[in-house]
Amino acid sequence: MKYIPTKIRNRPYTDALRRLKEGKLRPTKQRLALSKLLFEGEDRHLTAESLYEEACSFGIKVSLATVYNTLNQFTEAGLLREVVVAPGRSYFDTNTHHHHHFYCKEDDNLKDISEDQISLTILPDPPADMLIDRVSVVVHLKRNHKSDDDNNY
Amino acid sequence: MKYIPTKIRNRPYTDALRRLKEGKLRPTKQRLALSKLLFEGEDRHLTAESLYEEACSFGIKVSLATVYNTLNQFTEAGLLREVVVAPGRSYFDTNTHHHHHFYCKEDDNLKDISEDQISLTILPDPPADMLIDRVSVVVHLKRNHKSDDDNNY
DNA sequence: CAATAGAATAGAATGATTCTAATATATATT
DNA sequence: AATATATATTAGAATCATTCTATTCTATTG
Repeated sequence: MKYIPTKIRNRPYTDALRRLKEGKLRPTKQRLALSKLLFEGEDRHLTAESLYEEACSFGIKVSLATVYNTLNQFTEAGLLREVVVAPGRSYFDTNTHHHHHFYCKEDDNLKDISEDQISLTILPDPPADMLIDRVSVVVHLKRNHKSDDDNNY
Repeated sequence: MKYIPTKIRNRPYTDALRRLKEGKLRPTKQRLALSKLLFEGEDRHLTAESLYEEACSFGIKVSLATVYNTLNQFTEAGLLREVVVAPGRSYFDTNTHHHHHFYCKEDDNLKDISEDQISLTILPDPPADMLIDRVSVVVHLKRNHKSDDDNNY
């Protein structure tokens, strides 16, 4: 079982509530519960489906549609960031700081790369009347099947 | 109407055929026709649906499933590159050279950035037993609604 | 030119996500 | 505190992109 510091255990909804207020979202039972799952503990990468299952397993009464709504609203409000790595694989990232990702398709695994570990210079100006919103760097990985290759020679 | 050089007009399938051979794919009627649409002329970004519609409008008898198959096979064979920019928006890019993209969600528009216009240094090593396959940089743009904002002040 | 391996096809199936219309709940108003 | 209202939640239907399936067709091989 995961260790949760006393401080957090004793005021279980203050942080979740603060975030909802931050996003001007009504603190409903479902949003509070999902917010708690999302933001309590370490940064996470999750899909709507995975959060839905997690919520169910904790006995939270919520529908998949509400999980989708909530994730989209949280993203809209800047509480989450959406990461698109492969077709039909959309993740929500609780780390909203500017950062990047390693992604391995084979094991469908995402890993953060902090901003200061990538240096990036973009020379071309954005097209007229456009501003740069954000820059997403995805470093696609493949397994190093060293032995397989070696055995062919 | 688009100008097509005489050279290409006169030998319409030589290039398409060459590419199919390159990918060890049988030169069927559909593949040849799609290859022609894809690679004749400038570099393009397209979806399965858009290529399907284009083919239909040219009177090419092909099914959507075959367009999907063909795009996937071409990508597999290295004749195309898949670009993922937003959930449920997967593009195929006829430019297979290493390069990056501007993407504007509002008008769902992709624009190339050539490799030499972005300088990138990735400090962290990939996780153990992993190699870097490729690095995808997407510069997300938003419209600069300058006048709208100004009018509020 | 017949045999066969591979490809194309229509339509069904899937999977992720969004929509709909009914019901329930949170906040504002009295 | 009771009521009004605006907003959320819900189950299930609908949608969209994509893949699968089983059949028919076609390019290559002998």
